[in-house]
Amino acid sequence: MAIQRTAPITSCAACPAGRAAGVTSGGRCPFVDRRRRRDELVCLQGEPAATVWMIKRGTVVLSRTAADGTDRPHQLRGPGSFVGLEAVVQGTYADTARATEPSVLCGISRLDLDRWLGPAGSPSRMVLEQTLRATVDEPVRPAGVDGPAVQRVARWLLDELERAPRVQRRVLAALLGMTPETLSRALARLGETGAIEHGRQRLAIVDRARLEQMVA
Amino acid sequence: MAIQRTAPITSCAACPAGRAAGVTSGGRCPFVDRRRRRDELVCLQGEPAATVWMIKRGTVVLSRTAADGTDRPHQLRGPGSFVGLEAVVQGTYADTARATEPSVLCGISRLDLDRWLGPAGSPSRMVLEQTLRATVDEPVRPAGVDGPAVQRVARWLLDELERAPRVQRRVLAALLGMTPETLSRALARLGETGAIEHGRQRLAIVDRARLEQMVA
DNA sequence: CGCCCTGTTGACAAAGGTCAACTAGCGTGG
DNA sequence: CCACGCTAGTTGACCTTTGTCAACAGGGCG
Repeated sequence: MAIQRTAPITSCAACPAGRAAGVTSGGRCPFVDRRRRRDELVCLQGEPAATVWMIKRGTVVLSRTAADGTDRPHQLRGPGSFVGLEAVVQGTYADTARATEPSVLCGISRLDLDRWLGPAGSPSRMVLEQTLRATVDEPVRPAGVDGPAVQRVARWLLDELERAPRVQRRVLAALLGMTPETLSRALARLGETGAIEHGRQRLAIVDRARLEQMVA
Repeated sequence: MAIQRTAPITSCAACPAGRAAGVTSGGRCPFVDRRRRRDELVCLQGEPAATVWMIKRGTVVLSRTAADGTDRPHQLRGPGSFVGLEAVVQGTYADTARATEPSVLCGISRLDLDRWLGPAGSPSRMVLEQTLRATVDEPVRPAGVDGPAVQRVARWLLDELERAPRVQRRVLAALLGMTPETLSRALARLGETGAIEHGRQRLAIVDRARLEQMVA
């Protein structure tokens, strides 16, 4: 499952969008490739939602500005996920999205997507729209707050590190719903046990079994 | 927006599902009404996902069993939302769902839904399925942990109380990502300021303006 | 070479979790 | 109909965890 989520989509024939567009039987996919460098912007919260993307390769971090004006990362998206899909039900982007590593996204204009999705009142579109509406209305849920910081960090490392091996500490801390200081301390403890290696730049699992003990 | 979410769906002509099924032009909706009493089960995590529901009236609380075996409520769903939609992409229910008040749900069997949604490879279905897959994979995010307990409670009361006026304290506490004790203390403080009235049974906003001050 | 940014470490304070005792409300059974 | 006992909720005392503030350090870049 975790592997599935990480696996890049390398061809249109292997891409859900490509297949739905019928590229395997001579169709043409309405999505076009766009590349993003590390930390490059994909879309900006509040801007008119002109384009919707599907991630083919890489990872994108979604963030939303909180009440105090700060921008809080709250979710990571990988290959197969859409970015900006809320365009189907509302006019502006709900989140700011940024690539965490060199990424390939397939973009489609809102209007083209609208056309491509088929008639507005169809059952599958209705279900999609209701689902999107529900998630857009739902307040942002910062992070999985469950158990002490060390465990949360360990779990994230096990589940998600390969998706985003080079996230900034401040971003990771926000994703985990803690401060950079607390994250730093948690990493230090995990390092002491020999489960991971971490320099300022590096962050790697060296003893997966030991790390798994920490989450139990 | 908050009002929208609370408004019950009183007729098939006003129901997204009914409209998609074309009841306004003589069509027949494949969903059928089912009632649930307060606290009655809708579906059980891990069971084969035989039926999918759309909420027409009332509120449903979703919960998932945590690593330690306890069952943790994590989300509230209201009219227009689906329950058990993960059936489209996986065989078992991801969450346990329970009505928090007398509710009306429209149910459809998984197979009928599959048929009703139209051809499996269509664009809108693909987008729906990818969206569902992403949310199913995503770990549960307990609650909006943002600011001190009193503020979180105040915000919830303002935004959601009308959706679920009679939730149990333990459930509400879990939704807010805190213990029942902390919730109780927060309610006590809000009561002292005169913003709300709360007995063991009752929970009501008496001074909305004052409550809004508390979240700022 | 030095500056700047990001991350790390330390000391302290405060919020919230935990454990325990207590109470209100409700259903049950005599 | 009343007493009893159960469960959910409340309140208090204490303690752990995490956030906050501040000082410091490594690495990259001008």
